[in-house]
Amino acid sequence: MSRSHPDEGWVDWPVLGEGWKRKEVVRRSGSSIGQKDVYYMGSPIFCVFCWSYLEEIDESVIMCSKNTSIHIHEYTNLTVCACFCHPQWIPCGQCVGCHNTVNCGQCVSCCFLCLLLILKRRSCGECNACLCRKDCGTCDFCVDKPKFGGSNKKRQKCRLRQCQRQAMVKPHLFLMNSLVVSGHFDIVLVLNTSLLTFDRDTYISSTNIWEKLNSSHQKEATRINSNTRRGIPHGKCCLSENLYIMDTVVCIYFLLCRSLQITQIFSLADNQAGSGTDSENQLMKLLHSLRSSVLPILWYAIMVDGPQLQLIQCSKQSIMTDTMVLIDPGFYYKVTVQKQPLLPTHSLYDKYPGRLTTVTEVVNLLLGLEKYVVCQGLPPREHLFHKEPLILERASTCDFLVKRKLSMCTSCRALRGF
DNA sequence: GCCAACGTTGGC
DNA sequence: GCCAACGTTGGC
Repeated sequence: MSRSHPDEGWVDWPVLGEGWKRKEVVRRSGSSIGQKDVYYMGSPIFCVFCWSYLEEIDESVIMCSKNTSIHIHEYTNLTVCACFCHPQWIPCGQCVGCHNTVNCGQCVSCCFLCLLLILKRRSCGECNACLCRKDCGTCDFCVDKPKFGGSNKKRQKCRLRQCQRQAMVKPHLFLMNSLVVSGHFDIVLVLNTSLLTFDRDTYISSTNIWEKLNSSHQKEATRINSNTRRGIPHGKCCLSENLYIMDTVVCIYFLLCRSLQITQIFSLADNQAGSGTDSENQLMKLLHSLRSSVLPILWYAIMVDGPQLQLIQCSKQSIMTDTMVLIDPGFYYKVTVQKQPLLPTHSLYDKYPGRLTTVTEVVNLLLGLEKYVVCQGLPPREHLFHKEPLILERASTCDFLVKRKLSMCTSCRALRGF
């Protein structure tokens, strides 16, 4: 990760809260050289994902990677950010969504809050115990109650009325540190890098999650629990351990769609079935099919203005993280890398149909994409002691995507003199 | 690690 | 303001 001088270029950014500052930095190294990063600096923020304070991270600078910027927006304002709907997932701090102060109850951030409530709740509201309204008057908790002549020391719910499915399990907080994703599975919980899978009909509770954990999972959950017990921040958890925050948001969508029958999160107001042309409706059908299908891991379909169907790789860990597939209403598609379209002559296009009309065709293309890596381009020139950002140079006919065993396309290679 | 005890808080 | 009971913690 490149850094500029820590004291330079900061501007006040009150949208994140009083005292917050923001600056933009162009990357000067790595394969994504020339890309712009946004950094924020401000007061400690409590992060519900990590159940700890984000502070003193990276020399007091909280990097606005796709991950932490979501933290910032979620838990300083607890409001909806339309940037969640943006294919790049990077809050700009300027758009309508970033300035919104009202929860819509439908977007990803709202649904995440809803999910937290679901995971935290102590009663399912459906079992016999939850439906029972009368205290037994004989259990130890009832006997403790003043109305039964007790001393009110225990202060607990009648044992017969305690939820059978959501009964208290010690490691509550670890749920906050677990992240819900969906990929090849119906429902997946991620505890750090370990996956726990559930059928879509499984009632998710702290009990059955706990039962699925192996001993090391349980140990880790207990450790997190222990660290958070008195609100002690556990260091750089956000950046070093929970690498799946970004993925979480996507997965919550799946989980909520399946459990709460929320069918749309992204704003599709201008593209509702019936309001557009037939071709737009067909594209919408493909979108719905893709969303109800199993896509290669953490590829996700969204609809944006145009109308245009976009497939994005949501995992920052993926080498395809800057790659998008764009499908127009005629089902013709193009692939872009770091917003640059592949040349129409790219060999990738020879291997797949010119139009992507079915889920199978889309999935095949995505699987095919994962066999490529991004061309490294030309090596940066020496810019030591030079303040201007380095811009990655490529051949004008750069392939952008090359086979994994190559690091550079033939055009860039030729330009380099190999 | 378990649990009695109790401070706290949301709902009425 | 009252009450039910949640969530935390100190003691064992």
